[in-house]
Amino acid sequence: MDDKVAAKAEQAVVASPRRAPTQQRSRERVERMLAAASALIAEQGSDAMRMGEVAERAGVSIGSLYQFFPDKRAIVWALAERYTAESQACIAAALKDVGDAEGLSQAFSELVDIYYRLFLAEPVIRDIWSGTQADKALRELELADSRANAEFLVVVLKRLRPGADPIALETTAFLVWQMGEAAVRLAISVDREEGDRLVAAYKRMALRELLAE
Amino acid sequence: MDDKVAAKAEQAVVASPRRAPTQQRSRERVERMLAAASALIAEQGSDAMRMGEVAERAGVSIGSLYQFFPDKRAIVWALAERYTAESQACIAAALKDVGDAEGLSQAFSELVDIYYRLFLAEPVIRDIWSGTQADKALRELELADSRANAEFLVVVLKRLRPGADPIALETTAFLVWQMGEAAVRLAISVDREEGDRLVAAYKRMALRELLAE
DNA sequence: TTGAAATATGATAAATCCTCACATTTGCAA
DNA sequence: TTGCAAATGTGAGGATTTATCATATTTCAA
Repeated sequence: MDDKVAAKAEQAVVASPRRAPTQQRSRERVERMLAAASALIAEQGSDAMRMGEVAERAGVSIGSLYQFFPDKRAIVWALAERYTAESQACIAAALKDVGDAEGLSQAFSELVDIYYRLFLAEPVIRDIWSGTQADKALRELELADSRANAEFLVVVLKRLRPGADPIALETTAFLVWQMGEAAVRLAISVDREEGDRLVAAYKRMALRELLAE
Repeated sequence: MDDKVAAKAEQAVVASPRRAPTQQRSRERVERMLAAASALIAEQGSDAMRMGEVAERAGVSIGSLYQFFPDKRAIVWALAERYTAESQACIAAALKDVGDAEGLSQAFSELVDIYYRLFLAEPVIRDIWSGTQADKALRELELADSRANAEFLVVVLKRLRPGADPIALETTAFLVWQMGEAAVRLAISVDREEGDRLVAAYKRMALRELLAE
């Protein structure tokens, strides 16, 4: 009984594959599993996604699913990880050559728009990052991702404001980034018109903070 | 099969008690159920909370639990609703007599501190609002709460900036409020020192937006 | 007192996650 | 080619948990 509580409290944060697929055959099957999961999440949400359905749609047995994913959350996590990897590359590219305030405004505004549109268009992304707070592993992934993205911003800020306190810049960048995620999540949960206004207001607010001081 | 999907998609947003407790006896029992649930959430989180445990700890049968709560989420929702009612009163009081920019700075800063400390100290509140995004009913409750709180801010803002566009003020207040929730949630999920910095940065950022323009 | 409404109970139906013992396939060294 | 160990595949069933429902008991007003 105590063991049970302890085990739940522990809750392995990173659900690594029970076994890495080494053969071509299994790599393809794992892809099918992820594709099936993605489709089901798009249709019904990750909460309603059933392991049996994933297996069936992927054309594998339920046992095979658990061969490569230790539990249900691990599947969602695997999808989430792919998205973060993609988006980080995109963000790094967008901020790479920013040299002045004008450039930052431009790049930042575009990034926010991209993020907003992505959330509007992709039910899977929306669903995955909705459950974020409830799942420890996802929360950690998101925090790490957010820190990494903030770091790109810090690089730019240090260039634009060489005299500023580095810790203050870190804090600002991290906060601005997280608020961007919050703003976009909020924006997609209200009607489109209000959502647009909220995103625009966030941009103003964030840029004022990034450029001022 | 289609019915099943449709039913899940519907997902009653507000889980009202299956039956309102009218007699003294049952009102007391419902209180005990909520108290038990609260204790269990504090100990293990609402996800690990088991209906059987709630019933046992409240000294009632599982059937009685379902007499007054249609499902598990309804219990969490009931607790959440109490907290929002309390906090709204608190916020209204704090903003009631704000007459100038200085007063707003003061009151706003205090409110944020209170909110931050509340989240640091109360595991139940933390847990409930963590799962917010995953549960439709909770998300709606939070949105409604946030709008109501933003409204108090709007009243103050209209007083301070009579010429401003009302819709812009609404948008600003709503956004600022939601970002405050996001900032506090972020702050409690990192170490205390960084959390304090983040909250302070949020205050600066929010006040700049509320007062400027 | 009495009957209807409210409340209480807990065995059990139903849904779902995940395991495990065993079967099959693959790749490679002899 | 052959043999074998490692990788992979399978699905019935164990385990857990939510929620229901037929039935029993209590309350209260007429």
